[in-house]
Amino acid sequence: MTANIKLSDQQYQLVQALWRLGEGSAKDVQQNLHSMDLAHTTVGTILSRLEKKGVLASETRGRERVYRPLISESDVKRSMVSSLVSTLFKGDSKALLAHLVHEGEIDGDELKDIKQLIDQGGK
Amino acid sequence: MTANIKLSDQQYQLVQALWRLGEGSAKDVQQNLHSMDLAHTTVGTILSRLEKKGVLASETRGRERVYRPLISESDVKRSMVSSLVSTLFKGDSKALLAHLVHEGEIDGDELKDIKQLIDQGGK
DNA sequence: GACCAAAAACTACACATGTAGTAATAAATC
DNA sequence: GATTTATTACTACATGTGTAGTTTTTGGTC
Repeated sequence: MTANIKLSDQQYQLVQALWRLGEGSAKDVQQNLHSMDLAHTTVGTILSRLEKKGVLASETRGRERVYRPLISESDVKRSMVSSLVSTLFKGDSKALLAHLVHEGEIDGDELKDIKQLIDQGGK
Repeated sequence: MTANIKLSDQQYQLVQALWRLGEGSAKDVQQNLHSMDLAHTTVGTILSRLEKKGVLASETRGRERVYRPLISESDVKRSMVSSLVSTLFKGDSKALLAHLVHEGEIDGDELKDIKQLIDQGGK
């Protein structure tokens, strides 16, 4: 199974840009950040740290270094959600679901929709 | 609304002990930690940092300092879940639910159970 | 009141992260 | 080939966290 990856908010944004792009240089990533304004050097720093952590790989191409994610977005999501569930809900996903419902984040109709999707074997 | 609280795993464990206890000294907290083995001085350090952060309050009683949580467990859960949802799912809770379903964490029957609870207006 | 033991306060240090400036490098252009 | 410029690599510094030792305080005991 995939190791337990945990990314900070910022880190996630950057890697997400790479998921969108497939691959890209620091410049590419920086320009692909919607609501975040970081110096390009900052982006470079974060990228190289993520590489050291094994989240990204890179390759020098011309005068730029092109980064590419080594893990998929769904792996990271799975890993981060599961880690939260384990901390907050003793590992019980249903408890998280119940929480969403109690907090009014999800209502009955929405649940029905989702349930329908499952029943239909819909992906 | 409650500020955006985010606790690390360890921090959460310690505060959780205080939620269980209502209030308690570093010693109490340390003894109330199930699967964690920290020096009592470490527990003290974390507790006093959490106080500085506004998560706990304390009061000197006799020769000990008694801590008490300033925020409720459900506030922290709400805040941390919502922050994860916002990072991973663009703020869309249903997307988290869908994720749980896709990952096989939740199956149709469980969804039905939950839905029933809602329909019954059950809390 | 002197001494002992328990607890907290203070200090310490390593590592991760947020953030970015400065130095080095290498490609493009004249 | 010298100069400009884009891009990265290196360095830096503040803050948060994990972790705990050392020092100080203070309540209990003889």
